[in-house]
Amino acid sequence: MIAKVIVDISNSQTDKIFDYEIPSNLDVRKGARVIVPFGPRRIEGFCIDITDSSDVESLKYVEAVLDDFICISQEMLELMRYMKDKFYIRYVDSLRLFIPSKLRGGRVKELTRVYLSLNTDMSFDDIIAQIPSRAKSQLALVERLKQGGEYLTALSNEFSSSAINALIDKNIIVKSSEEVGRKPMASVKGKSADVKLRDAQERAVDKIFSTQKDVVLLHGVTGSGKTLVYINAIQRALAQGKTAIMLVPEISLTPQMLRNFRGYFGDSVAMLHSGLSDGERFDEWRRLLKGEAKIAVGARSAIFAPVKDLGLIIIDEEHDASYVSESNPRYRTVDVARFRANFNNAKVVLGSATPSIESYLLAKRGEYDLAVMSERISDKGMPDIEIVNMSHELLMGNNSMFSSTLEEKIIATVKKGEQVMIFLNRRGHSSFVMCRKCGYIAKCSDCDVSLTYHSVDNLLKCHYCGKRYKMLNLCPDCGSNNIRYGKIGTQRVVEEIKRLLPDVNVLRMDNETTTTKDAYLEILGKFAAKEAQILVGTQMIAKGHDFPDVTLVGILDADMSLYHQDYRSNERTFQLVTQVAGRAGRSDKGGKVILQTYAPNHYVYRYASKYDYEGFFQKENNVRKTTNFPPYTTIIRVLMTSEDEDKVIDVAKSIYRPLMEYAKQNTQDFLYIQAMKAPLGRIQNKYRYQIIARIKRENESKIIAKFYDVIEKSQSRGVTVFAELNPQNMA
DNA sequence: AGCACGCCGACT
DNA sequence: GTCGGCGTGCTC
Repeated sequence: MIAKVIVDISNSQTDKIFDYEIPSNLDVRKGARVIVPFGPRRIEGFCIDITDSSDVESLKYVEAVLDDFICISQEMLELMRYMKDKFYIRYVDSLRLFIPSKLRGGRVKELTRVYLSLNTDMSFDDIIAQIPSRAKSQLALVERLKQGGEYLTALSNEFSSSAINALIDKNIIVKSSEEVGRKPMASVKGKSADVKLRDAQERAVDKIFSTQKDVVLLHGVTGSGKTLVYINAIQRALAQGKTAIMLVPEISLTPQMLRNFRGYFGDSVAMLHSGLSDGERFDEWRRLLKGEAKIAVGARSAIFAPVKDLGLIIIDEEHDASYVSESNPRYRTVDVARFRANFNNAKVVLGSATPSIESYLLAKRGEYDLAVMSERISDKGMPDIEIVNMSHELLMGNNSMFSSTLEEKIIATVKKGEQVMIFLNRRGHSSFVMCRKCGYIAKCSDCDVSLTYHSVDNLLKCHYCGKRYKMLNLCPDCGSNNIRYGKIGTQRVVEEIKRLLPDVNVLRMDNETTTTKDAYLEILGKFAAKEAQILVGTQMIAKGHDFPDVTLVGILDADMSLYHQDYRSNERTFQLVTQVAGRAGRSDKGGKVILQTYAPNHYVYRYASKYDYEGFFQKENNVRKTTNFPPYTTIIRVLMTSEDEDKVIDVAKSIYRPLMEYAKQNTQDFLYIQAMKAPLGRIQNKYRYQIIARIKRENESKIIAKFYDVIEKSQSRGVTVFAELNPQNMA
């Protein structure tokens, strides 16, 4: 028999199927990991199929089978092929996503727990007789085990190893080992309240199980009780003998959230989060594979959980950017989820208070089913959002980063003993250029996106088409010379607050203060414990838990994301404002949100301040349609990087030329194609060039295939090339 | 990814 | 004359 093997080397040249003869003494099965001779060395590989013939003449033999279980199921083998076609991912890279890293690079030793019990072949009197009279400790141990066997770990606290070993040597105590899973946070016990659903929640769950579509978009406003819907739906799936996967953005995998799930589902939950050690991750994976755990909870990669009989996949906060993998194997979680759902005849639930434009459009078009929960569980409405026009503040002579309203409110809130969150929007590295008097923002005449100021050459540049403009000295609209292009950091905000309220404790949270996950939790913990009254942070603080004492939220510089050079800026800003606003007034004290902007009339703020998602969607959807941006078109970006600038340019040319030729022959499909230096032209000593195309959707798969084909052919040493669709970040 | 094969500069 | 530089190519 012949084994079809994918070798565990991630390289486009080796990513093909190699044939090996299976020796008669080896039980090689489909989906097993194997050791095969490869050139002059031996390496690990995955047997993805077994056939009885091969086109290759002199075959080598499979040398060994690695594990005593099948680690890649038929479903995952098919998913691997799907991912190759859909995302142009190498076979190995998919397979690596499917298994815990601990498996690779050798056999895994599983954690075993040693169990000690008395030898039942001996009578208790015989045992006593064998114990020397002065061995008090051995006697006590024997008496103890008479009540029943115990784990070595428990006994070793009370008894010395010499006593234990002496009895084992005399064959009085027998040792057995049992394989255990290290259960992360096993000690936490959550509440297991009865799940009582309100009507809207009940309807949502019913829709999930009655829909004919494979995806249900659950649009539930903040506080409408989506979590309870998820839990109830999972319970129903389990009751049908199925399993479930629940995905959350990495940042919301907090201990509280995990505890919550453990409370409802106990040991049938396997947690897959980034805080796990390799060993723990492997154990959780193994529990899912064996069917000991039936629910996988985790961030993006948990979509590959090795569960069988999948009944339900929940993607919470579906609009979150973390569901699109931005590096190495690039894949879209929803696509993988739908593949798995279709394979298992399961359902996908996409939950969000602010769905992405793309998802909501699909729901409107009937591709997804839609479930809506528009009421909050508590009777309190959403906190009031007050928009403050910062241009007015400037006219009034207020030059600080806080409007007078916000300043007053901060002081008053602190006085009342309540808490404040100050949200600072700082995304990306570059800064836009605006007039502080009238709010004018410099935009590209061709692309309708804001321009970025480059101090090196004192120019304004468009990151979509590369067009350059002279730096502005006067505002073209109102003639003011009050042009601003700076950016402020959390540090400066904290200083400003210290000046205002010298005695108040302020916590700060941004990329610099949270280099580790622990630091992130520590800061939130301190704030929850009221060790500080004010928390200043970037988008990190937008998500997360309830702080019941927060009654004021200030949003500084909301515009920074609104005018970021990205077609998704409006959508992101709307999501952000809604999310941040949700931090205020979680208790009956109510809450207030102050949103500072230089563009108070922008539709994003108009709709966001009224919590009008539907209105925002209609407007934004129209904008996308008329300006030909996704989801009405697809943006393809090819990024090429190298330490050698001449080499990148050569590669860029060799890719751009045939694509340009192709675009000329298919002008009806192309809205745009251009090669240019990347916005961040050099990072970590590597030069970056890019090709950007905007194409119509009708023939996109054909065009995308063409792109990948050209890229594949122009592989060159020392230059990395990759393509992205609708990139989240254009830098 | 490795590791071999293969064609040009400074050394026992 | 050769030891070794790493450029290209193959691995069932």
